[in-house]
Amino acid sequence: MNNQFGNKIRILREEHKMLLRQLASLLDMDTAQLSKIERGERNAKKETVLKMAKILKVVPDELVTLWLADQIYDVVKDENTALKAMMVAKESVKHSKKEKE
Amino acid sequence: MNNQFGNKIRILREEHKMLLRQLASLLDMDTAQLSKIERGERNAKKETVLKMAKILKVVPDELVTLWLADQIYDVVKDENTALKAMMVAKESVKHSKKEKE
DNA sequence: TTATATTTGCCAATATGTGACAAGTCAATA
DNA sequence: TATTGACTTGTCACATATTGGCAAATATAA
Repeated sequence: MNNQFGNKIRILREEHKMLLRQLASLLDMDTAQLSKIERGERNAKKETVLKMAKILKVVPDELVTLWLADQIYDVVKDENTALKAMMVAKESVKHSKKEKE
Repeated sequence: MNNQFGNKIRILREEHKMLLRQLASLLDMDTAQLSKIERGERNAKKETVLKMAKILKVVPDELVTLWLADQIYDVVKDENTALKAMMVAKESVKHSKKEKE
């Protein structure tokens, strides 16, 4: 499993009965690019993710989460210490959060 | 917190009473590069990580885990959905593992 | 077929990462 | 305070990766 972000975008786009070209136009991007993003062949910019959330009427965090998850998955996918590494990284995130408060 | 990998390498190197230049030589790399890797200014290649494990007599997984964790942290560090995204990615990893079996 | 939607392949432009080296700081000590 | 040795910093050319854009290929439907 992979490309949770692209899959979600495609589903949302279809729910809104939009064509690739229509969504692409609103996002001010090439239709082909968007096609690639939906199929996970290319990565969207964060800015694009936020625009998508607005257009497709979902809370930004929902999309950002999937978009980030895909990137994490990409980093660890071929590693057999993937789960351990994620636990270690999780602790780092928790600690850095504490420092901010 | 960050750069767990580099910190570990530095500690191991010092435990082995090696100079940067000595370890760098065994790794066949520039002393300055290694310095940057230890301080987290540059990323080591996986190949280098494995060589380090051999030289510093630790199991490769130990270093690979920290090295990966740093990379994950880099991806998520500025995102407030970091923890959620990691949970989502974790599920993907678990599922892809199952498929292999 | 024809029309429309999507995908694919390619390329030039841009951005990012890497290796190598020289010069810099810093600490110890003669 | 000069010298030495360890480490750090800055820079630059080069390689590698990513991106945007277009055109052609491939569906899909009428």
